[in-house]
Amino acid sequence: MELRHLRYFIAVAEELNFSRAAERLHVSQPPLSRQIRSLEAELKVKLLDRNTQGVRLTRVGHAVLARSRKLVRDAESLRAEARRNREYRDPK
Amino acid sequence: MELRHLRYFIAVAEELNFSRAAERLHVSQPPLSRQIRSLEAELKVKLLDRNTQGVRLTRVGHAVLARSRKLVRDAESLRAEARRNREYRDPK
DNA sequence: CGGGCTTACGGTGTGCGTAAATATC
DNA sequence: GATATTTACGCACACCGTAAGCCCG
Repeated sequence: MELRHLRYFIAVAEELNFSRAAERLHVSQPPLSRQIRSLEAELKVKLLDRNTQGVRLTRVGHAVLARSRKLVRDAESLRAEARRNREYRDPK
Repeated sequence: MELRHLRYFIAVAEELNFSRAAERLHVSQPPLSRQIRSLEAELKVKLLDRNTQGVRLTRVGHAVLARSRKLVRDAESLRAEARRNREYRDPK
């Protein structure tokens, strides 16, 4: 599992539509679809219901979505803080 | 930035030695060294002091280490919870 | 010289894109 | 038949491992 999987999943969960999520991520649908499936496979959980006319989150999907958002936010925050401290290079 | 970068960094930070960290991760030193460098490049921060006789964390390195540990723990926790809820498949 | 990190250099796996297939309306 | 996701297929990039290079004791 990598952050990429979570970023992709969040996009689909928010758009509830693979096509729009793919646009937003600047990738095409097939890779997006595969990454979601691979995430579901690793977690051994179905995250989305691909029923007719649109996509819906499963119950577990909702829980994973919340945690994914937090993780990705925290990753952003890590990056931001690291860069913010750029000037504090060890004074040797 | 992916979780792999953080996992690698944590291993080096804990071992303070690329060789031992590589063993522990079941990869060889060169890939490990490159991933750390690429993380430093992305964050625009030096995380480690590779001075003679061993590796030391920079000040920023310590901060990033703490956040990395939390992130990786949270990722583990996400995976664990998802699997735990495996049985709660949507009752349709 | 010896231990340990980095650079060089190929090989391979994994993600990506285009195109075809499938499904539901 | 139109829209939307998935499968097929080939390619390219990025990670990996082996081997050579450096650096500091």
